[in-house]
Amino acid sequence: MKRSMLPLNALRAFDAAARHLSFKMAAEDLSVTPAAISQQIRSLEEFLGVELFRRTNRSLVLTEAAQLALAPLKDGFEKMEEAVDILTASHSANVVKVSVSPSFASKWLVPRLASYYERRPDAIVKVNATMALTDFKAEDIDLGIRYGRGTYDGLHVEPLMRETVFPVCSPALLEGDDPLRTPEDLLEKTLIHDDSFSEDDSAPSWPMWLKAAGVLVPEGLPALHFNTHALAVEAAVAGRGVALARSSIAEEDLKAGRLVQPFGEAIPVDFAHYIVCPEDKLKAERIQDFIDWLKDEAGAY
Amino acid sequence: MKRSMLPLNALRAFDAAARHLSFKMAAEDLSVTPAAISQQIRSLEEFLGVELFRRTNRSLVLTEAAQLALAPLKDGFEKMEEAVDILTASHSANVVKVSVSPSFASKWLVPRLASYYERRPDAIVKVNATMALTDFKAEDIDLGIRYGRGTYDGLHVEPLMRETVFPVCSPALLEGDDPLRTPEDLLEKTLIHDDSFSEDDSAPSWPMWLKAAGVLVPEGLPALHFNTHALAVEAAVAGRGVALARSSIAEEDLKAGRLVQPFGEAIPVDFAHYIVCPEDKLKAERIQDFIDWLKDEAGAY
DNA sequence: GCTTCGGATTAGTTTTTCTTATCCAAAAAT
DNA sequence: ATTTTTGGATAAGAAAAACTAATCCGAAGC
Repeated sequence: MKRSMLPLNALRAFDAAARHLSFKMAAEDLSVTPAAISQQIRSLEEFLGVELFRRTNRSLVLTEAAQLALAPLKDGFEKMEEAVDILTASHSANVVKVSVSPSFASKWLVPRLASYYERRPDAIVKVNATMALTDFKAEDIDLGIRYGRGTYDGLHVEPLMRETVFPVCSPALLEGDDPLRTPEDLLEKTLIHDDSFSEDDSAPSWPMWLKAAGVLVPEGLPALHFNTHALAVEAAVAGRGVALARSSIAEEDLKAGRLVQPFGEAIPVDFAHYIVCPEDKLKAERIQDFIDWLKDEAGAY
Repeated sequence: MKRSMLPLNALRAFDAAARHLSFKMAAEDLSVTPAAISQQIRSLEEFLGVELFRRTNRSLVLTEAAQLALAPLKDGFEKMEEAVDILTASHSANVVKVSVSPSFASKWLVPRLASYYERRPDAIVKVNATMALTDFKAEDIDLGIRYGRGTYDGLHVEPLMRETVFPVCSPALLEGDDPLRTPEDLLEKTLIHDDSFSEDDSAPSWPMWLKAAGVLVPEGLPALHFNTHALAVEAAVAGRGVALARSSIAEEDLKAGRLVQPFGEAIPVDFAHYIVCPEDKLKAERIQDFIDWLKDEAGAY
């Protein structure tokens, strides 16, 4: 069959299924669902007019034809990997692809990148700003910086920095007829919530902070909700209410006087920033160097 | 790069473009538009972070990295072709994939296939019923049977059978207050048109037939239109009017008495049935044998 | 006998790939 | 020197492919 007609994606599914003798494991390998593999194999069998697997309920057996085809197919994929590795080899020595949350990207990482480029002028840092965790098997990402509890299975994890969370607001809220002076005064203000981790009870939040401060909270307080931390902090800068801010996100606004910390109560939180990457990425000097720089920056912070 | 992340379709575009040093020719090779190739290459360059071609207005030059990657990539595709050929080898010896119009499929070819299976019990004939011509570069089709003028560039073409077209109608239209007896009587009936070839003035049609019969046609005759020949003939069986039928399509209804030929005028037409296939398909014994059988059936017809 | 597991399938969603239309600049033709 | 032709670039929208979610099934495991 001419290469223009080769069903390449289905052949990749077949290759994975044949290697694992399992659609479930092939799916994990290729970062798709078992249904996707099943459908690809079925479609390939129909297209080629040949059975590739015999299904015995929960397991698979390769047919004879499939067994014969496996060796050249594997060789084919290996040659393609080699070709792509050749293409990228001259380039990737200087590229670091890092995944961080949008808030952390704009408020902490990107403002500091100039310092990394001074340290390594030929470097290229590609920042992937996303709120999703990285699936390193499916995404072309070198490392991630994640705010959480640090429980990332199967990956190299090291703490980058811990930080506190505390109320911040516009200086305007400290004045006027209803000034914000004590934690109890918060009940008269609009609380600005960051819902990034609303599904995780151990994530820092207003209810948690208020409880730690010993403030009894009645029902139905005025509230604003945002899906990123930076947006919540922006709303505070705009005088919309009081946000519970992380220092890394709020630092520039605090320094500039756009935000103030009305009272000093910072609560201890379980969450911290972690560097996350596949173990084998650490072998690359450029990754190791970037991590070293991150730690330097976090230490100086 | 691991094989789960290889952009396989883009690599195929790259392979073709590199072989031809032309997006236009690569597009023809892969049966897509040049825009598709251009977009795939651009996307691949961005994804890999490496330039593959230098564009000098109307021509392409491979970059050094691309030149180095070409040999393993070509090997990769060759291995995959080999694998797929192994998969299909044991099967395709008995399979013939034939593309015909839906009308011809249902009225002529499929009713006769039993005779082919008697001749060759292990055969598998896959009938692709479509009104479109076959693009043999893009479609997995062995041969086509097409009604037309036989002008199919770059392909092996041989006539299968010529046939006439003539009016047919339900026997009921020959009776009653307004019996159909002469060509002039057609003007009192509903003409049933097959619009399959309405864009081709040389295709057989009612205007052509009436002109040959010397019947002057006024404006605004009652008419029915269908997009396949078989549907037009079905409407005639239902007594909806008079169709201009091809013998291959109408033969069974005529034999069964569901249709009659009110008058014998059959006009000569430029169109005929042709067998069409790529030259190299003729090397396959199973294709040659199928063609031989088709000719036998058409000769006996 | 009940629970768990992995494959099968359908329907709907998302992503990828493609086509169409238009633009551009240089080569080719006049 | 001017006009025409050509092949690549790009954007918008359409079509096709690939995927996910949900559900079902039957056999293995408990």
